[in-house]
Amino acid sequence: MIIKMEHNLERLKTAIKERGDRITKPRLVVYDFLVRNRGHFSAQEVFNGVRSVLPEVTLATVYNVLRYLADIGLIQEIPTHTEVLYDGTEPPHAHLICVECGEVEDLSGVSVTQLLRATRAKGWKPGQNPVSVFATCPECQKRSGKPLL
Amino acid sequence: MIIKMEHNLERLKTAIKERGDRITKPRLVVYDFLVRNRGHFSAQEVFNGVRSVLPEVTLATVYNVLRYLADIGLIQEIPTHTEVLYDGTEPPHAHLICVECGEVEDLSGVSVTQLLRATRAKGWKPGQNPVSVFATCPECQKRSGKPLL
DNA sequence: GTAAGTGCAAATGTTTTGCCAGGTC
DNA sequence: GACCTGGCAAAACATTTGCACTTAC
Repeated sequence: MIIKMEHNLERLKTAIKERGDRITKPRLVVYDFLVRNRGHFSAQEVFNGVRSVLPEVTLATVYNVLRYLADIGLIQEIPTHTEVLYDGTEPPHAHLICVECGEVEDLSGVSVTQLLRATRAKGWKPGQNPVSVFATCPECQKRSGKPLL
Repeated sequence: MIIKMEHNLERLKTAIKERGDRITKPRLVVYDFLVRNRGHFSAQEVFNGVRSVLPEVTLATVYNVLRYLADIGLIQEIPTHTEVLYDGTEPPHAHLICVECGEVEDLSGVSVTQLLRATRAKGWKPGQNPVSVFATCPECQKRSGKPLL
């Protein structure tokens, strides 16, 4: 299987080389998946999406690669109540996370710079899209308190 | 062991009765622990703190009670990368969460109303302290990339 | 060639669930 | 007395780890 080389992947390759690490298929494929399918995915979902391209990859490797990509700042980790989601989109924005069903939506158009400034003022170093708002989504409100299943 | 009845507990009792639920020792003790020790605790920490007061309580019950208290809106759940923390403090504020060590700090003095307004405008219903900023804390920056242990 | 990184399976740790007994109303 | 909850043990689930093998450099 030939992996398409696009500018996104070049960005990843550059970052990997800068650190003196190795360019591997799982790293390329996982990153490509996240950048191409703009959205928020669990490790399992990334695994499913990536298996069609690279069948021998394992879930553990996907976890390793996701953490690696987050460490070097190319993707964003979004903890929810039940699992951690991963986001490969670029511009800084807040995430809306449903506390009941775990649905994640982007909250663009609201400035988070004030929060980030205060964060930095306290000596903390924010990641890429570090702001999350935990709330109940419209669908779950309709179900008004009834459990998911 | 006699449980001290303070105004905080009255608030909980009222909320429980309003829903037609039952006032039980675990509910009182867990809530009291969170309100008295202002801070962010894991279920395990709440369990440890509560066992001295109510030794027969189990971890599973603590989990059930914590979820119950979060459901009725008296405490706030804070998902981190490794576990969910619980916060019983009152005024609305953002949480600073370290993506490396999991440390949680309050970020007061920054308005989150803009974010909350946008959240509500999209039809989402925010909880008590729903805003989290994921960043690296000063201590972990000092360790500069070295893993925790 | 050499060490980083993968693949695999098994372990870990948090959170949930089922079921019976006990406590609340 | 009825039934909601707690207690207990076991399950379920996401995530991590150890080790041998592969592969990028």
